[in-house]
Amino acid sequence: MLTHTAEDYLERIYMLSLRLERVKSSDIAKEFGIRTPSVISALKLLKEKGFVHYRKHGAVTLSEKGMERALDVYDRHKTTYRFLRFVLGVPDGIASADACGMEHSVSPETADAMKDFFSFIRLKKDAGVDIQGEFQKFRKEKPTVGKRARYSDTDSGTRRLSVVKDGIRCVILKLDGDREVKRRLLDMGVIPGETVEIRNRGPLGFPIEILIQGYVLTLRRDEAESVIVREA
Amino acid sequence: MLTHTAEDYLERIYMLSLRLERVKSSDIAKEFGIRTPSVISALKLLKEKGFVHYRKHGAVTLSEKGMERALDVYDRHKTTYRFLRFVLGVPDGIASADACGMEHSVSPETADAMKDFFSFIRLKKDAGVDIQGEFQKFRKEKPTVGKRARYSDTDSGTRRLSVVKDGIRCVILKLDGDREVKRRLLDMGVIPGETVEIRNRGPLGFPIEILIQGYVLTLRRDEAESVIVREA
DNA sequence: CTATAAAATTAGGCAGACCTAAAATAAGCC
DNA sequence: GGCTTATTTTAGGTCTGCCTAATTTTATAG
Repeated sequence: MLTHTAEDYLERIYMLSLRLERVKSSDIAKEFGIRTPSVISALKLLKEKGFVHYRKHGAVTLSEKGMERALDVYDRHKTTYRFLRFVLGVPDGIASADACGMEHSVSPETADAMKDFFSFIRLKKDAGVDIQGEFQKFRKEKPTVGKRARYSDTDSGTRRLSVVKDGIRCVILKLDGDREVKRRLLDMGVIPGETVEIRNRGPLGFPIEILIQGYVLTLRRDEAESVIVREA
Repeated sequence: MLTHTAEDYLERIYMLSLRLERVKSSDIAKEFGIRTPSVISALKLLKEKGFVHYRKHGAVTLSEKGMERALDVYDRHKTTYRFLRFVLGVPDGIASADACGMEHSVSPETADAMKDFFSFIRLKKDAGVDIQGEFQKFRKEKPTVGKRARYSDTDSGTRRLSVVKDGIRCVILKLDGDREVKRRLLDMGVIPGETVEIRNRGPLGFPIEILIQGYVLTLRRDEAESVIVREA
């Protein structure tokens, strides 16, 4: 319904209104580092859509609808920023910049999960387990991470991951099968060129637990069947 | 240098190339749910800029430069997706959609931090501490979170946070002072309407540790000075 | 090998988000 | 109050990213 840019305008108007008596178009322009005419035309659109009140040469204010939206975006910004900064330990400036972009894509579900993660961490801390602190310490001590292998094509011993035995390291050659399954696999990082290894499996042989890029995933039989691999 | 959309095209071309012999413009269109002419013009631009190889009625392939960028975006996508899905426990479809938007804003620093967080969690798990599992359990047991108070203006007993005593709950009324300081405070969620409480402080009185929206932050003296509050 | 169907491309249009240059309005000063 | 200066707005332009409709090219069937 609203573009990212429009959301940004609302958010900024809100933030400016917290520290300025009257928010003028030029304030917004300064804030974004763009020219006033650009702001004016953006404001016209926002006014047409009922998100702001604005008269020629007057101050900009958010309508009820605009305020609601601004608070919503701002909440996601804040949550994302805090998460990056205090959970992941990303430096201030970078966290801020990343949050500016990410806020528009963060769903309420994700934002809630982040908030809950704070509470969780806090609870643990009160119980004497400092997850944040331990993570930061961990990062300091283990600064390097391996790089991903590149795709390479040979066809000796190709088979489906569903028939590979546990503990055998394989290179993923190709994905196959249902579109939706492929999307999931690709999302999880099950992609050609990566190395996988079956780590464990359910009592009936499936689901299998695979180790990929240092991370453990669980695959159902149909998913494992659409992964074509070769022994590494 | 490249727009988000252009990055999306490169990423999609890469993903399609993993499962399709020849990637045609119509495949891309189908993937994005847009019309072929739109794809054609996007491809022309990408070709001009040297990111793809493409001839009329032919297949699309990524150039070296294009492949590099595609892998880069894809890596951020994957990392973000995994993080949302497996650390925060966001449902599959939502995690996927969020990651699609967030990938363009995630800096290398943030991506690295997320990757390290995986390793960290895995290390802890091997040591018998299942952070993920505990977090999910925590979420199930504690489903509700309080809402944020709205801004309200009265001027009885307003003062700066820097002079407030420990353990007194205050409502933030306004921010004041240096632009950069304000930005940081706003980013952290120190905004009008929120309730704060000083929890602890350094040996010299500063920095102070405040509790805000269930989260603990540390503020330096200058930061505390630009926060104007009223006792709640 | 031609007729027809399907797919890809060109042409042209529209909205968003920015710009510069020029005109209109508001503010400050004697 | 009138004049200069600063600010704001209008006018008009560009580029991206999508669209539809028309055209061209390729594929398919008889």
